[in-house]
Amino acid sequence: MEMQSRLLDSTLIHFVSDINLMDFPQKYALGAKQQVDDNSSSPDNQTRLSDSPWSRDLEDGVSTAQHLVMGSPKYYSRGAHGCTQSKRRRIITMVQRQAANVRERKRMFSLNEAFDELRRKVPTFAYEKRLSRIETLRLAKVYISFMRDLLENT
DNA sequence: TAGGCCATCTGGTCCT
DNA sequence: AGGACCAGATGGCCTA
Repeated sequence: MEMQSRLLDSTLIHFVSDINLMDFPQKYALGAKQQVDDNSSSPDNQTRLSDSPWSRDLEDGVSTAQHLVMGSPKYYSRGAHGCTQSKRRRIITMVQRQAANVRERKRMFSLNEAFDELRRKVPTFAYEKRLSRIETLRLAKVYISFMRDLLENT
């Protein structure tokens, strides 16, 4: 049992090293700086993620929108220039547009939370900065293949 | 300064 | 009708 976990540990280290060389060239292999861990309070990450971006809009954005909608401005869904009407034209108010923006920010926020969760699951090895989203996906893919191979060969 | 990454806005489409 | 999801556009920040 302990033997197995030790084996797994060392294999993982090799795995991460391999990934390091394969997918993340010298850019991340420098190792001089401390890794920006997802759990740590990376200013970059934290400010971005915990800023509750939508609350801002709920507070001032919508109120501005409400202000703007007093004049009954309408958004036409096609061609911002609003001249030609397509059959599926959807008319929305400023308030609705603002609300949609807030929902979209919430959606992207939860997407980023999921990415952060995934970052914590895949092994990283002294990268100097946090994995980008595309790097996270690629690493996760390789990691899953690696683990599957490991299971099949034991 | 160019390129990568990301947040945000926006309109289109699909689904309930 | 309205929300969820998606993709394109845009602008800001950071790094080599």
